Amino acid sequence: MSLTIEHAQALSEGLVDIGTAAEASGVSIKMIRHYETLGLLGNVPRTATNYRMYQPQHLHVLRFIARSRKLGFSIEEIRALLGLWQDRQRPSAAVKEIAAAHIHDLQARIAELQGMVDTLSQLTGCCAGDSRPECPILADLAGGADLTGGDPLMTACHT
Amino acid sequence: MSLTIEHAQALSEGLVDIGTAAEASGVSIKMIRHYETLGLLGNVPRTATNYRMYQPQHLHVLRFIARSRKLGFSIEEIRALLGLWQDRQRPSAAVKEIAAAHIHDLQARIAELQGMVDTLSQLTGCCAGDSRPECPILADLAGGADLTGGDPLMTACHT
DNA sequence: ATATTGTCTCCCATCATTGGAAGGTCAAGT
DNA sequence: ACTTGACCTTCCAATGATGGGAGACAATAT
Repeated sequence: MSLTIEHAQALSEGLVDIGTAAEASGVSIKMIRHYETLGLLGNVPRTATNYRMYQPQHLHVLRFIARSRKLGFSIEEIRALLGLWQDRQRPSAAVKEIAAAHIHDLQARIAELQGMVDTLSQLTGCCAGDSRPECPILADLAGGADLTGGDPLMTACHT
Repeated sequence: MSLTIEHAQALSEGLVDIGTAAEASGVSIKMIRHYETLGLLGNVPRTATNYRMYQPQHLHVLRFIARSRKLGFSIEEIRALLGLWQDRQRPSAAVKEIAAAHIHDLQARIAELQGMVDTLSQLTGCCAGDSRPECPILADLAGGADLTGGDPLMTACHT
């Protein structure tokens, strides 16, 4: 394909080095190299002196990764999405399926966290939060294994 | 305090081995040993043959940890809560402060995840999800740079 | 006596990201 | 020529909680 070229020549041809790529994509230099080792960037050209030189296409991939990470996709999901992105024949259903599964995961995590918030909110609502030692929060944590029947909090808290 | 004893003798004195402790507390054997190395269990007695033997007090702590973990507290938060739990003079305000800070963290994480869900839901709502290649999800991830040469107008979705 | 659990310690893997250090090479400005 | 800064590689570490496995020893049941 393309032979190795010199640094200045590559710059004049629109390629950028890793520092510029990091700045342009919002991905740190460390992570750019990391993603390359994960095979997400394909072949990255090098100069004769072994400098990585990035084409606009690589910057697009880096921005794609950054955006996907912000949406919580895992690396393996991103790998799949990148494959679909670069496949002009892909059915949009394949992409939608990944996204739907991810939404499902996210909602499960939200529900789990929300359950924690609900329980803790009840407990803190029942805790005087003063200098006295009585504390329904600790009472709940200490009695956690005995929560077989009812919530001891509800019997102890009459707010 | 107590010298090392034999296994059978310890059992007859009400101490239990790690397997029984795991079953009784809901904490895995692996994690029981891990929590011990983190200093959350204090001194755990050993038999002459180096078996860990747990007293009822240790089981209480393990249940406390298990319950706290279910509520999303970190190990360091649990360490603090355990300290307060075992301090009869603690002010409940100290406990409530930890719980309130934790609720704040949980809500921040929920908001972050919910933002992802909102964005992704909008995108999947715009995605036909059929055999055609046009996909607003990929178009968004690509940030308007579509390697497939697709029509940028396909990103438009007016739901 | 033996077979089967149970337990011991120690090491490694996850997941994504970041950091540092060591030991070089290279590009650009003075 | 020289300095400075950017880049190269490889290795190691840590996050946080959890799990898996190896190899050795102990307890129990047959």
